Amino acid sequence: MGRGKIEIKRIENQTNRQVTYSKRRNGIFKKAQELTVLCDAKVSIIMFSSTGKFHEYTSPSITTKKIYDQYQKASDTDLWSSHYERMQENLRKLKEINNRLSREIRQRVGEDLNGLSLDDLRSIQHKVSSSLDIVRARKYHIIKTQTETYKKKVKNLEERHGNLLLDLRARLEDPQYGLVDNEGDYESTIALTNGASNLYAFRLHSSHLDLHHAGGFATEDLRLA
Amino acid sequence: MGRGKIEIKRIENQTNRQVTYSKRRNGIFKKAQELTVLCDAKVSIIMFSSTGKFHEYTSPSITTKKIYDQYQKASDTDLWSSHYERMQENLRKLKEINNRLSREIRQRVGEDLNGLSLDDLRSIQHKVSSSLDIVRARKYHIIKTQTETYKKKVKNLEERHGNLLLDLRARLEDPQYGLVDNEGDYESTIALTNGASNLYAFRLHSSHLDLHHAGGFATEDLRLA
DNA sequence: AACTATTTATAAGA
DNA sequence: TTCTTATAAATAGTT
Repeated sequence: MGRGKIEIKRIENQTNRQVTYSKRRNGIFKKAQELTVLCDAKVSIIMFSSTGKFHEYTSPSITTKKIYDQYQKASDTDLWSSHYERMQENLRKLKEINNRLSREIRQRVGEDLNGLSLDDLRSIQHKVSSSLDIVRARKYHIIKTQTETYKKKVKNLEERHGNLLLDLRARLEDPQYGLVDNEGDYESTIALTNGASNLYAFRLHSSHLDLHHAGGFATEDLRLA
Repeated sequence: MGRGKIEIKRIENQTNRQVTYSKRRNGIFKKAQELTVLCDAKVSIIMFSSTGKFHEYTSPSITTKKIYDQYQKASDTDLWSSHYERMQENLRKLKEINNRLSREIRQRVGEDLNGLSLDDLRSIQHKVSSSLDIVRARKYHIIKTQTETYKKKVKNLEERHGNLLLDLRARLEDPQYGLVDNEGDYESTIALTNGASNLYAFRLHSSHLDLHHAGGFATEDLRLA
């Protein structure tokens, strides 16, 4: 259909080929659209030109995806099987690993020991026992570190409060501050001495806390031995 | 193109529609084939008639799957996502379970304890410790069962051999068997007494084995305590 | 992208 | 479905 008949073979002239592709592509898409309307059909056309350009037609009543789902059912082929394969392999491996891990845990927890021989049990006991040692050691380490940290903190506080107390006494006794001379300031002086007492009390309290903590952790330590 | 012009709208007559579908489908497929050859293009056409019948054309240079792989790249859509979804969900879940199991194992084994608090460590120690108790108990059970079985077996053997020995002595002393009278049978009589000694020796040996086993397991029992 | 001579597709009928 | 054929539609070559 044209000024002359043409042989159906590859058009070597690149430009002509491209033009013909464009014209005929539109022709096909138009016919696909007509078919869709006239015959109530569902059509999906996907094409790539020799230069790789992509064009598609899909009946308005459907999507490319739906067409493809239907295609798979109709042609009984699984287009994504190769895509599935890797996933399925992954899935299989994960399941296997899961099973292995589950079994190990169950044995370590102490479930599912019924089928095991004496040697198996010895091996498991040994493993669990070493794990217990490691966990104990780690706990001990943490406790020791924490105890030392607390001790240092308390010691530091004691020092600071001791210094404050000394400083306060020095101020109370030193006439330079005029505290003893000033009767009107008596109450505040009392307040200050009370404050010092409070601080000292706090120091004692901290000390007590310290003992309490140290005692608590010492008990832990004993339990760890 | 035909005897008369037709309007592009659904053909209501079911037969006509089917006929037109068939004719035009062939027309489109032919044009697709021509386009493929003339323009060196890759074409995939999938269509379903209003009655659900499926037909396709695919350029010989390609497969439907490849077309759709290219299609996905070109149109940036994921046609199989819905197919993957369940699998991916599965995969995700399995991975999560795996991670959880791995973490539990690592903690139970004693690896990966660094980030854990004292309470966490106590909890783990407690768990591992109970597991150890269970494994020990199970081992003890097995050992006890096995020891008792061995004891019974040995006791049974002792009885049987004791009876044999008694039986043999009775035969040697009882003239009913005429063994003492028959000088020609002297050698065989010696052989029999030797046999009895051997049996007795075996009994002793079994007894020794018994002690050996019992001792061995007793050691185990002590270790279990 | 438009034109148009000609080929091709196809509607209607058998 | 397939064949026929008059006619509509598509398009090759040209502008």
